[in-house]
Amino acid sequence: MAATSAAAMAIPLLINLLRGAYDLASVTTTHAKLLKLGAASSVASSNHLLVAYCRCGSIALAHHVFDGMLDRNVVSWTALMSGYASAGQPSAVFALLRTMARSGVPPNAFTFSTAASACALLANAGLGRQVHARAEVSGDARDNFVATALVGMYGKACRVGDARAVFDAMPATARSAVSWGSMLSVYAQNALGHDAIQLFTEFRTNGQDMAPNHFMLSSVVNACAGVGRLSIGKCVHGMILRLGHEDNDVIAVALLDMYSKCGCYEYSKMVFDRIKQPSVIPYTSIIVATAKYGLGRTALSLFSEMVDRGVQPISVTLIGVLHACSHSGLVDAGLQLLRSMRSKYSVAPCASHYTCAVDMLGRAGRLEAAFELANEARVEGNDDLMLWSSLLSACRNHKRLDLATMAGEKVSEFSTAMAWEKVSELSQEVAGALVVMSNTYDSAGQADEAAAVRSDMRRRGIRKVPGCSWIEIKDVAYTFYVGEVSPAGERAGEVMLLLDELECKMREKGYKGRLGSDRVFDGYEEDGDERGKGVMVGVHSEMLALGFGLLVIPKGMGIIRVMKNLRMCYDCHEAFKLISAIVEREFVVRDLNRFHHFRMGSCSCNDYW
DNA sequence: ATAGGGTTAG
Repeated sequence: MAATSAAAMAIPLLINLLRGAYDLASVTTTHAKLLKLGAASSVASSNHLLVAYCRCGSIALAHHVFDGMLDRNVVSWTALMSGYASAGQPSAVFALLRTMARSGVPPNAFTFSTAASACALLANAGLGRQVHARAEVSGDARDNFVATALVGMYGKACRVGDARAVFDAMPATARSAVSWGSMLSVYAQNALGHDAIQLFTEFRTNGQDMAPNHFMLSSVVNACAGVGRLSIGKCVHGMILRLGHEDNDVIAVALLDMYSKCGCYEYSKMVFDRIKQPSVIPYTSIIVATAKYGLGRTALSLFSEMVDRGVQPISVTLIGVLHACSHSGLVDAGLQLLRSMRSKYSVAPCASHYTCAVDMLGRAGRLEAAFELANEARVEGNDDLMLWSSLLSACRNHKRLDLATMAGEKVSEFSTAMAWEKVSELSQEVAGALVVMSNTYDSAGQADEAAAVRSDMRRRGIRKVPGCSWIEIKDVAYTFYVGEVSPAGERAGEVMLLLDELECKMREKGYKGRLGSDRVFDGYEEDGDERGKGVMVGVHSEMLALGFGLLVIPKGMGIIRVMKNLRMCYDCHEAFKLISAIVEREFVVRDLNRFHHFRMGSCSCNDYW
């Protein structure tokens, strides 16, 4: 009798121990004690055990407990599913869902949100839709957790519209900070930075005075980075400081990345230097930043500092270092790294590393070596395309029609099997390569061949996304397309006059390029005629954005920052250098993959890009 | 007792 009552008193204590257990040893010890007391088999204790095993990452033992249960309720099923989802085995979740349905235990909101997040892990919108439909039927879709999980699920499956529809269907009062954050990250992760920033503004006005949490803040910073909105980014940085989130490492990395993508390497470095024990991710991020600024030596010293501190590099880190070597002409250091990365850092070189190295040799004009390496790489599938198209660009820049033709043929093999009806990263890569091919023929004096490539592109409906450039003025982004001055509004006329005037002064300084009209088909921007009668025919978007910036940003306001969605064009690069000397101002251009800082007639890239 | 967000790449 006495023993039994002692046991009855011990059980709640043991359950409490399970609740706080994060290591396997204490869970198994407690499990043994419960068994001795004969108290391990009730649904409640079994569920506690199951959850505790999952928490310690021991999904096998959790499943063992589950198998031994005579009775299982919805908690047992859901807890095990959740265990599998966090163990990165989403498929097991669906197997359990099916057996659960057969066993007659109805799912609840917990089950649906777990199932939705498993679909998110798989990025499978088809399965996700089924889960969504069943939750609608049961009424659980109205649950805030379920709706939030569905938003995230559609987002991970790239169904941004569906995600927004779920978000919009939630009653405004039901939206938690997590719901807002989830929607925000859907935009940020799907490269819709402008929408993310817009939603953040909405949150601040309609969010019922909820304070943004660190998840939300890192997503907004990420969005600012993506679209280069420095002033908003700085403003969010201010909020981060006020709310005391500056020591959060994820936030720090987001800020670091934002400053680096907005043309402020020094700020990036300051944020990095405040991180106490930088892991591989901050190191990788700062190394990638140095690469964009052509600071190859700095990249190498950061890399060795990292290794000396015992931080193990990962694949992306090495891509960053190679990229830095490439942009700084540190060819031998880069090649050495490529050759030794497997043995020294246990990272096997993949297609991206080879592409970087081929690009590096190509830039340096070592085209034969680049070809050899490309052939040696033997990478497969679509990664191959990047390799050859980067080589093709290098051949064009070094005016090697013979080698360009060989690389061009490799690229063409892809273009035949391509689905052109939808714009993808891949189709853009091929389209870009064909444009380069056409121009290579042109500059080699083979106008007919060049025209053939272009008419072939037209016939097959292959087109590049239009190039555009934007500039942020007082928190508003103004986007320009080739030949269209209209975003400048009532100052359009002044922009045109200013550019004319600058062109005259540039001619006096020996500028041979073309600002507009009969410029060559450079492929980076389409002809302006189909976007309405461009008032400045052929003038590139970066030039229009610069002209507008020169007019509206007074000289004392410092650097003019222009963003472009594609690579900066060679003629514009020359022109920007001259203009920086003529007007005695500094410009930073953020291109598709790096920065150019123009000052006193020259560029930070030293024309090596 | 079971559930929902965030960072590095070309």
